[in-house]
Amino acid sequence: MRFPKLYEQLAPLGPIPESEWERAESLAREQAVERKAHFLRPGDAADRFAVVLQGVFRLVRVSARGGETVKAFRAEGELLGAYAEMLQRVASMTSIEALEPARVLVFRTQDFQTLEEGHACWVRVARRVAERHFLLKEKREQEFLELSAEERLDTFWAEHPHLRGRVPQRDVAAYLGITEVALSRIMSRKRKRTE
Amino acid sequence: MRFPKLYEQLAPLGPIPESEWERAESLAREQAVERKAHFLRPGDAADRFAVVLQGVFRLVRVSARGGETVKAFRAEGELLGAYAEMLQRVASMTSIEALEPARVLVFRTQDFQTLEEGHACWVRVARRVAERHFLLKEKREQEFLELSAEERLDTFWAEHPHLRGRVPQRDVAAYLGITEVALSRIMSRKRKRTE
DNA sequence: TTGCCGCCTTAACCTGGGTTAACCTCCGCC
DNA sequence: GGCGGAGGTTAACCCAGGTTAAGGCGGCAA
Repeated sequence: MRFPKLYEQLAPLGPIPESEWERAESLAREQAVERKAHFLRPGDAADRFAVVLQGVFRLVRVSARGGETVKAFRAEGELLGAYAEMLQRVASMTSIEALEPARVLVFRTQDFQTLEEGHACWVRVARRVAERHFLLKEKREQEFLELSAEERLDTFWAEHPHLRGRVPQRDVAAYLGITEVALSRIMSRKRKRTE
Repeated sequence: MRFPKLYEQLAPLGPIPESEWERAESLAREQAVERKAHFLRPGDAADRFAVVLQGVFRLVRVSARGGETVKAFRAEGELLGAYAEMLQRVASMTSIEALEPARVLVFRTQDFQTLEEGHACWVRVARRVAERHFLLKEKREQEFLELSAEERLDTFWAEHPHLRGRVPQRDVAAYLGITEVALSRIMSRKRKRTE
């Protein structure tokens, strides 16, 4: 087991025989990503994904009208990639940027497809990945529908305590769907209330 | 082919042999749902799903604090079910209610699992379903992050023209994440602007 | 040291949407 | 025919968050 982070991420998704782990590891390539460098930028082919070994990334969707929205943050052990674009086989509309010096374990989607053809366990993994992505998004939809910005902020920190101090506030704000000014205001409101 | 709606929904997800269609149809049960009656209510086991043959449904998430949010509408040919709860094998937190007299084609998830064990084509279908659900939610997330309520309204009608006149305004408002009052205001604003 | 830059905060002002409540209209039912 | 309820509209008022603009502050480079 050369990459515990990989194991940690994929093992809960179903049993994978030892020999398949080895095949997978042989296809992976370790890569360093400097702070502020991109794993993927808009326009790139969405033909690879990765597991984060070290560091934090932000996934930014760049819209046609120039707006930027933060879709997610990804830290150690999590999957990194423009998943929607991969599924649709279109160029990436997502920018994936390291917020810290980072290391990732890269797979080409093409290689993963080979894995799938070789053993059914990878098909199950792919399905579980799809299902988990769905569950995450549904949760987020629910939050937008029924929580205020302040409640979304609380939820965010409750669920991502490991991001404390590692992501700039402006990005948290963009993730919550508000401006950095509004976030600052909310925080000072909270401060006042609890003193 | 007894159920064209079923075919229409599943065929694009991958090739399915004739014999498997027959097995699937033999497991399905047609069911009528009256207007305002429920296909599923919160607390029910999420152990079945359906394809809509006729009518429109609304999927409402009932939260712990009593709030109601509209997650989606489903019309002819679309899949009906508490998908997130099915995946997690928990009781439904979703209420699925017919807005018109309706007919659906019901499957028990357990039976579908049998199909999956019998032929790999159903595994592919299940995966594509997961992926499509994800894409839909990601789209919606994007809309909340970067569009105003008015823009979300325009998008909604552009993408669901077949729901015109079939869903009450208050439900459209709840789907957009605003109140019916705000929706009414937005509409009169638009009216004024274009006259 | 100075000056600049990146990140955050604060304040002033504006706007969109929430809340409440009154009212309208259609429709079905007695 | 009258009544009541469901669904929609409008108005008044309030507040959260957007926008703009002016600092504050720590770090880094010249």
